[in-house]
Amino acid sequence: MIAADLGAAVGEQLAFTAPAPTLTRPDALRRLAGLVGRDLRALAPLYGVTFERDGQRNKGWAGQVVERFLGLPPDAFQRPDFGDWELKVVPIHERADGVLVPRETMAITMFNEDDLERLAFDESHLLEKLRRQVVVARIFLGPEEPRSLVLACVPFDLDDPALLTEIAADYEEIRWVARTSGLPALTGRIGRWVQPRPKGEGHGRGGHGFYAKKALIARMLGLSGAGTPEDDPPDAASGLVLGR
DNA sequence: CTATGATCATCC
DNA sequence: GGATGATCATAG
Repeated sequence: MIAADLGAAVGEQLAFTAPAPTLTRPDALRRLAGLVGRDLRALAPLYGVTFERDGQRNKGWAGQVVERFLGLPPDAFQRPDFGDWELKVVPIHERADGVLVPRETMAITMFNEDDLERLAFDESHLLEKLRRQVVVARIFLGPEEPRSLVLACVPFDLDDPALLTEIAADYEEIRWVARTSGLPALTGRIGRWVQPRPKGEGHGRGGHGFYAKKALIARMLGLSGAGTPEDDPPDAASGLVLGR
Protein backbone atom coordinates (compact mmCIF):
# COMPACT_ATOMS: atom_id res chain seq x y z
CA MET A 1 0.00 0.00 0.00
CA ILE A 2 2.74 2.38 0.98
CA ALA A 3 4.76 1.25 -1.97
CA ALA A 4 1.72 1.59 -4.20
CA ASP A 5 1.03 5.11 -2.94
CA LEU A 6 4.62 6.06 -3.46
CA GLY A 7 4.46 4.60 -6.92
CA ALA A 8 1.32 6.55 -7.72
CA ALA A 9 2.80 9.71 -6.30
CA VAL A 10 5.96 9.24 -8.31
CA GLY A 11 3.85 8.52 -11.35
CA GLU A 12 1.98 11.80 -10.97
CA GLN A 13 5.20 13.63 -10.38
CA LEU A 14 6.68 12.17 -13.51
CA ALA A 15 3.60 12.99 -15.52
CA PHE A 16 3.74 16.55 -14.25
CA THR A 17 7.43 16.81 -14.97
CA ALA A 18 7.10 15.26 -18.40
CA PRO A 19 8.69 17.45 -21.04
CA ALA A 20 6.42 19.08 -23.57
CA PRO A 21 6.19 17.41 -26.95
CA THR A 22 8.93 18.66 -29.19
CA LEU A 23 9.00 16.68 -32.40
CA THR A 24 5.85 16.52 -34.51
CA ARG A 25 5.08 13.26 -36.21
CA PRO A 26 5.49 14.64 -39.74
CA ASP A 27 8.90 15.98 -38.79
CA ALA A 28 9.84 12.69 -37.19
CA LEU A 29 8.79 10.77 -40.29
CA ARG A 30 10.94 12.99 -42.48
CA ARG A 31 13.87 12.47 -40.14
CA LEU A 32 13.27 8.73 -39.93
CA ALA A 33 13.27 8.43 -43.70
CA GLY A 34 16.99 8.92 -43.38
CA LEU A 35 17.24 5.95 -41.10
CA VAL A 36 15.85 3.43 -43.56
CA GLY A 37 18.60 1.13 -44.70
CA ARG A 38 20.88 2.15 -41.84
CA ASP A 39 22.29 -0.43 -39.43
CA LEU A 40 20.99 0.21 -35.91
CA ARG A 41 23.59 -2.12 -34.48
CA ALA A 42 26.38 0.10 -35.78
CA LEU A 43 24.63 3.23 -34.51
CA ALA A 44 24.21 1.93 -30.96
CA PRO A 45 27.73 2.72 -29.74
CA LEU A 46 27.61 6.14 -31.41
CA TYR A 47 24.61 7.00 -29.27
CA GLY A 48 26.02 5.43 -26.14
CA VAL A 49 23.41 2.69 -26.12
CA THR A 50 24.46 -0.50 -24.35
CA PHE A 51 23.89 -3.62 -26.44
CA GLU A 52 25.21 -6.10 -23.92
CA ARG A 53 26.51 -5.82 -20.38
CA ASP A 54 28.46 -8.64 -18.77
CA GLY A 55 26.97 -11.06 -21.20
CA GLN A 56 23.44 -9.76 -20.50
CA ARG A 57 21.53 -8.30 -23.39
CA ASN A 58 19.90 -4.89 -23.19
CA LYS A 59 16.65 -5.99 -24.80
CA GLY A 60 15.53 -2.48 -25.54
CA TRP A 61 18.68 -1.39 -27.35
CA ALA A 62 17.10 -0.96 -30.79
CA GLY A 63 14.28 1.20 -29.50
CA GLN A 64 16.73 3.32 -27.55
CA VAL A 65 18.89 3.89 -30.62
CA VAL A 66 15.92 5.19 -32.59
CA GLU A 67 14.83 7.38 -29.68
CA ARG A 68 18.28 8.88 -29.53
CA PHE A 69 18.26 9.36 -33.29
CA LEU A 70 15.17 11.51 -32.80
CA GLY A 71 16.73 13.33 -29.88
CA LEU A 72 14.63 11.77 -27.13
CA PRO A 73 16.58 10.95 -23.95
CA PRO A 74 15.70 7.79 -22.01
CA ASP A 75 12.75 8.22 -19.62
CA ALA A 76 9.96 6.24 -18.03
CA PHE A 77 6.93 8.44 -18.52
CA GLN A 78 3.71 6.57 -18.97
CA ARG A 79 2.52 8.73 -21.82
CA PRO A 80 3.14 8.78 -25.54
CA ASP A 81 6.83 9.46 -26.22
CA PHE A 82 6.28 12.66 -28.15
CA GLY A 83 3.16 13.99 -26.51
CA ASP A 84 0.57 13.01 -29.07
CA TRP A 85 2.23 10.13 -30.81
CA GLU A 86 4.12 7.02 -29.81
CA LEU A 87 7.29 5.51 -31.25
CA LYS A 88 7.74 1.74 -31.48
CA VAL A 89 10.55 -0.36 -32.94
CA VAL A 90 9.75 -3.93 -33.87
CA PRO A 91 11.88 -6.83 -35.07
CA ILE A 92 10.90 -8.42 -38.38
CA HIS A 93 12.18 -11.70 -39.67
CA GLU A 94 11.91 -13.59 -42.89
CA ARG A 95 9.88 -16.72 -42.59
CA ALA A 96 11.00 -19.90 -44.37
CA ASP A 97 8.65 -19.09 -47.24
CA GLY A 98 10.25 -15.69 -47.67
CA VAL A 99 7.43 -13.65 -46.14
CA LEU A 100 8.40 -10.88 -43.74
CA VAL A 101 6.58 -11.17 -40.43
CA PRO A 102 6.77 -9.64 -36.94
CA ARG A 103 9.07 -11.74 -34.80
CA GLU A 104 7.61 -10.80 -31.44
CA THR A 105 4.53 -9.35 -29.86
CA MET A 106 4.95 -5.70 -28.93
CA ALA A 107 4.78 -4.35 -25.39
CA ILE A 108 2.50 -1.31 -25.41
CA THR A 109 2.21 -0.09 -21.84
CA MET A 110 1.70 -1.38 -18.32
CA PHE A 111 -1.43 -1.26 -16.23
CA ASN A 112 -2.60 -2.05 -12.72
CA GLU A 113 -5.89 -2.97 -11.14
CA ASP A 114 -6.71 0.65 -10.42
CA ASP A 115 -6.23 1.68 -14.03
CA LEU A 116 -8.56 -1.06 -15.21
CA GLU A 117 -11.16 -0.19 -12.62
CA ARG A 118 -11.19 3.54 -13.25
CA LEU A 119 -10.33 4.07 -16.88
CA ALA A 120 -12.72 3.44 -19.72
CA PHE A 121 -11.10 2.47 -22.99
CA ASP A 122 -11.45 6.02 -24.28
CA GLU A 123 -9.27 7.32 -21.49
CA SER A 124 -6.89 4.40 -21.18
CA HIS A 125 -3.13 4.49 -21.60
CA LEU A 126 -3.69 1.70 -24.09
CA LEU A 127 -5.67 3.87 -26.49
CA GLU A 128 -3.45 6.84 -25.79
CA LYS A 129 -0.46 4.87 -27.08
CA LEU A 130 -2.18 3.03 -29.91
CA ARG A 131 -4.16 5.82 -31.52
CA ARG A 132 -1.27 7.62 -33.16
CA GLN A 133 2.14 6.14 -33.66
CA VAL A 134 5.16 5.55 -35.81
CA VAL A 135 6.32 1.97 -36.15
CA VAL A 136 9.91 1.36 -37.14
CA ALA A 137 10.51 -2.09 -38.58
CA ARG A 138 14.01 -3.51 -38.30
CA ILE A 139 15.37 -6.77 -39.63
CA PHE A 140 16.20 -9.41 -37.05
CA LEU A 141 18.95 -11.74 -38.24
CA GLY A 142 19.49 -13.79 -35.12
CA PRO A 143 20.32 -13.60 -31.39
CA GLU A 144 23.80 -12.25 -32.11
CA GLU A 145 22.34 -9.35 -34.10
CA PRO A 146 25.49 -8.86 -36.21
CA ARG A 147 23.58 -5.96 -37.79
CA SER A 148 20.02 -4.78 -38.01
CA LEU A 149 18.90 -2.69 -40.97
CA VAL A 150 15.86 -0.45 -40.72
CA LEU A 151 13.30 -1.71 -43.20
CA ALA A 152 10.64 0.96 -42.89
CA CYS A 153 9.19 3.68 -40.70
CA VAL A 154 5.44 3.87 -41.04
CA PRO A 155 2.77 6.03 -39.42
CA PHE A 156 -0.25 4.24 -38.01
CA ASP A 157 -3.52 5.66 -36.79
CA LEU A 158 -6.13 3.61 -35.05
CA ASP A 159 -8.87 5.14 -37.15
CA ASP A 160 -10.54 2.06 -38.57
CA PRO A 161 -13.87 1.88 -36.70
CA ALA A 162 -14.02 -1.90 -36.94
CA LEU A 163 -10.54 -2.40 -35.56
CA LEU A 164 -11.10 0.22 -32.89
CA THR A 165 -14.25 -1.57 -31.77
CA GLU A 166 -12.50 -4.91 -31.57
CA ILE A 167 -9.62 -3.54 -29.55
CA ALA A 168 -12.08 -1.80 -27.25
CA ALA A 169 -13.74 -5.19 -26.84
CA ASP A 170 -10.39 -6.73 -25.88
CA TYR A 171 -9.96 -4.01 -23.29
CA GLU A 172 -13.42 -4.54 -21.85
CA GLU A 173 -12.87 -8.27 -21.65
CA ILE A 174 -9.64 -7.70 -19.78
CA ARG A 175 -11.44 -5.35 -17.37
CA TRP A 176 -14.17 -7.89 -16.85
CA VAL A 177 -11.82 -10.76 -16.14
CA ALA A 178 -9.82 -8.60 -13.70
CA ARG A 179 -12.98 -7.52 -11.87
CA THR A 180 -14.52 -10.94 -11.64
CA SER A 181 -11.49 -13.19 -11.32
CA GLY A 182 -8.67 -10.97 -10.21
CA LEU A 183 -5.43 -9.89 -11.81
CA PRO A 184 -3.83 -13.35 -11.72
CA ALA A 185 -6.53 -14.50 -14.14
CA LEU A 186 -5.17 -12.14 -16.78
CA THR A 187 -3.16 -14.34 -19.10
CA GLY A 188 -1.95 -14.00 -22.65
CA ARG A 189 -4.83 -16.15 -23.86
CA ILE A 190 -7.17 -13.22 -23.55
CA GLY A 191 -7.65 -10.77 -26.40
CA ARG A 192 -7.82 -10.86 -30.17
CA TRP A 193 -5.57 -7.93 -31.08
CA VAL A 194 -4.28 -6.86 -27.66
CA GLN A 195 -3.46 -9.30 -24.90
CA PRO A 196 -2.69 -8.81 -21.20
CA ARG A 197 0.49 -10.48 -19.98
CA PRO A 198 2.41 -10.52 -16.74
CA LYS A 199 5.33 -8.14 -16.94
CA GLY A 200 7.87 -6.81 -14.54
CA GLU A 201 10.51 -8.41 -12.43
CA GLY A 202 10.44 -9.35 -8.81
CA HIS A 203 9.84 -12.93 -7.81
CA GLY A 204 6.53 -12.09 -6.21
CA ARG A 205 3.89 -9.83 -7.59
CA GLY A 206 4.75 -8.24 -10.86
CA GLY A 207 2.56 -6.00 -12.92
CA HIS A 208 0.84 -6.60 -16.21
CA GLY A 209 1.28 -5.08 -19.60
CA PHE A 210 -0.81 -4.75 -22.74
CA TYR A 211 0.84 -6.39 -25.71
CA ALA A 212 0.02 -5.99 -29.39
CA LYS A 213 -0.30 -9.41 -30.96
CA LYS A 214 1.65 -10.10 -34.12
CA ALA A 215 -1.42 -9.75 -36.31
CA LEU A 216 -1.90 -6.19 -35.06
CA ILE A 217 1.74 -5.32 -35.70
CA ALA A 218 1.47 -6.75 -39.21
CA ARG A 219 -1.60 -4.66 -39.78
CA MET A 220 0.12 -1.53 -38.56
CA LEU A 221 2.98 -2.14 -40.97
CA GLY A 222 0.77 -3.10 -43.86
CA LEU A 223 2.37 -6.52 -43.99
CA SER A 224 0.32 -9.26 -45.57
CA GLY A 225 0.19 -12.94 -44.95
CA ALA A 226 1.12 -12.45 -41.34
CA GLY A 227 -2.03 -13.73 -39.79
CA THR A 228 -4.41 -10.81 -40.19
CA PRO A 229 -7.97 -12.10 -39.94
CA GLU A 230 -9.11 -9.75 -42.69
CA ASP A 231 -8.11 -10.05 -46.27
CA ASP A 232 -4.87 -8.32 -47.06
CA PRO A 233 -5.04 -6.05 -50.07
CA PRO A 234 -1.71 -5.26 -51.70
CA ASP A 235 -0.39 -2.20 -50.02
CA ALA A 236 2.49 -0.50 -51.74
CA ALA A 237 2.36 2.42 -49.35
CA SER A 238 4.37 0.80 -46.62
CA GLY A 239 6.86 -0.58 -49.08
CA LEU A 240 8.61 -3.06 -46.87
CA VAL A 241 11.50 -4.33 -48.92
CA LEU A 242 14.19 -6.60 -47.68
CA GLY A 243 17.49 -5.06 -48.58
CA ARG A 244 20.13 -7.74 -48.50
C1' DC B 1 9.92 0.43 -6.21
C1' DT B 2 7.65 1.12 -11.16
C1' DA B 3 8.00 2.79 -15.46
C1' DT B 4 10.47 2.97 -20.12
C1' DG B 5 12.83 0.42 -24.05
C1' DA B 6 11.77 -4.49 -25.46
C1' DT B 7 13.38 -9.65 -26.19
C1' DC B 8 14.52 -14.09 -23.95
C1' DA B 9 13.22 -18.74 -22.31
C1' DT B 10 10.20 -22.21 -21.80
C1' DC B 11 6.17 -24.84 -22.60
C1' DC B 12 2.75 -26.62 -25.43
C1' DG C 1 7.37 -22.88 -34.30
C1' DG C 2 4.32 -20.05 -31.87
C1' DA C 3 2.40 -18.28 -27.87
C1' DT C 4 2.83 -17.24 -22.92
C1' DG C 5 5.31 -15.98 -18.90
C1' DA C 6 9.86 -14.30 -17.23
C1' DT C 7 13.53 -11.27 -17.57
C1' DC C 8 17.48 -7.58 -18.95
C1' DA C 9 19.43 -2.55 -19.11
C1' DT C 10 18.31 1.99 -17.57
C1' DA C 11 16.15 6.05 -15.29
C1' DG C 12 13.58 8.76 -11.63
